[in-house]
Amino acid sequence: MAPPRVPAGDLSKHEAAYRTLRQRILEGRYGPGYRLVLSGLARDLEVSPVPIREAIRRLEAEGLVTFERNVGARVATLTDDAWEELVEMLALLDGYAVRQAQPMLTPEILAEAEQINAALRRQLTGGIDNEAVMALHRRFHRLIYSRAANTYLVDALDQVWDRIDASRVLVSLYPAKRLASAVDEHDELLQRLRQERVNPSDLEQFARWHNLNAAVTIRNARGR
Amino acid sequence: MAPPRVPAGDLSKHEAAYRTLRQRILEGRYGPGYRLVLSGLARDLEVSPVPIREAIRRLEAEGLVTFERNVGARVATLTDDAWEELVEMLALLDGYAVRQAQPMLTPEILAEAEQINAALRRQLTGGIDNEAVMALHRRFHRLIYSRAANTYLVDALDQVWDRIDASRVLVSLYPAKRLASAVDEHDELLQRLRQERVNPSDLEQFARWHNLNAAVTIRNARGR
DNA sequence: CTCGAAGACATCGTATACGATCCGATCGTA
DNA sequence: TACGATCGGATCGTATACGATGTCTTCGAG
Repeated sequence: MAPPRVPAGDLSKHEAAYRTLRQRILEGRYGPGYRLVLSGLARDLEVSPVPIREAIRRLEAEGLVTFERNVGARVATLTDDAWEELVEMLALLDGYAVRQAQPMLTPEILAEAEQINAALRRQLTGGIDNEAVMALHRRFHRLIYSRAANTYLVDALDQVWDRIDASRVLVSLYPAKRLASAVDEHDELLQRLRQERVNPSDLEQFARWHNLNAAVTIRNARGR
Repeated sequence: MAPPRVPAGDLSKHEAAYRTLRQRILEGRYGPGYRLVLSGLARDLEVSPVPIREAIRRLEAEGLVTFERNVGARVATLTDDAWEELVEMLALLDGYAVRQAQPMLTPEILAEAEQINAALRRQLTGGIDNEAVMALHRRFHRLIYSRAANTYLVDALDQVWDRIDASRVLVSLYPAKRLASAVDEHDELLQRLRQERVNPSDLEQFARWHNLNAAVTIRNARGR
């Protein structure tokens, strides 16, 4: 009997490096601007610099890392304007995804979404843990948009969320007041999603508007 | 006096390889499924396999190339469904981009767009050169959407168009009847864009609808 | 003290080498 | 003939080596 083609944990080294680096960036261990020195990472991950370079190239193509010739790689840093543009993309994509996902949503999914939103609401009374809020918020949205049929759309949304996570902006800037509104808007979204005969275009517009609200709030929080 | 930092034509080898390969894919010299053998390309481009690998990784991250471990790289092939999903993305992104670009469009830009559309219309009477039609069609749309303020949006549109070009689907399947409709729709789009007080939401919907028409037509041309 | 040049160091960029893996052809056996 | 094992070539995956480039520090002149 032949052994399994890929014994589960056996990834190529560049693939493993890619996943490790990506994870470290997303969880904030490597924050924006952090310098990714090839030889250092190679030592750290116990591989040669070659697969590290490949991993970095992929991260670069995904926008999580910037690279300067003969200088090196850094975790991407977003200007305020760039951050707003990304959120605008999120709003555009998520709006359409919600519209497309709506017929696919089962009562179970909606119930789970309600659970997540309830956990978010609990953060309002207890102290707010921004990391937890961001994770819950992302989970809430992904639960819905991931049901959209268009796989490119879902992938694009995942990627945009990754970049927003990597920027660490929301983690530091999400104000309690916005969270309160967001939780209410989530409830309204769920309510609309439960209706059979909801107007798809209205639904898309509402979801888009909800996402854009975050951008507006952060812009104000930054003081214009 | 120090020499210029980057003497114009002096790209790193992986960058040069990336551009060369990308171009060859987009112009159809390497069609869908074409096998990209690292050592062969290295010989061809007169570099070592290492920078070729980096170039391929970037192309892979952009979706132009698929890669299989220990097997190698191929130019990406789109299933019919995947192709339709990509066009749907195009419609979503382009619709919003047109809406955002509208206030930035000068009479000069609109005149140029009209020129391009006139060239498209000429293809209807003379024999149709599909390569030329595709290039003109893309130029027409890019002229408009590239004025959108959101750079991520513009980049995403460029990328989706690249993938569609690389798939060579439109080149072989664009029927004359659809071209006639498309040219008319372009005219209507330009007419709407010229109005100062056009409703942004209507504009977006119209542009989205126009792009989706292509998908519907091709689906029918393929015989469901 | 300030400025600029020169050198040392850190790091990147690519070539080369070689082991690992896969695929297809060959050969033997039922 | 049909099937499966074995072998060989093609190709990938990664380590190592070293030259090229950029950056920082030091040192000397003004």
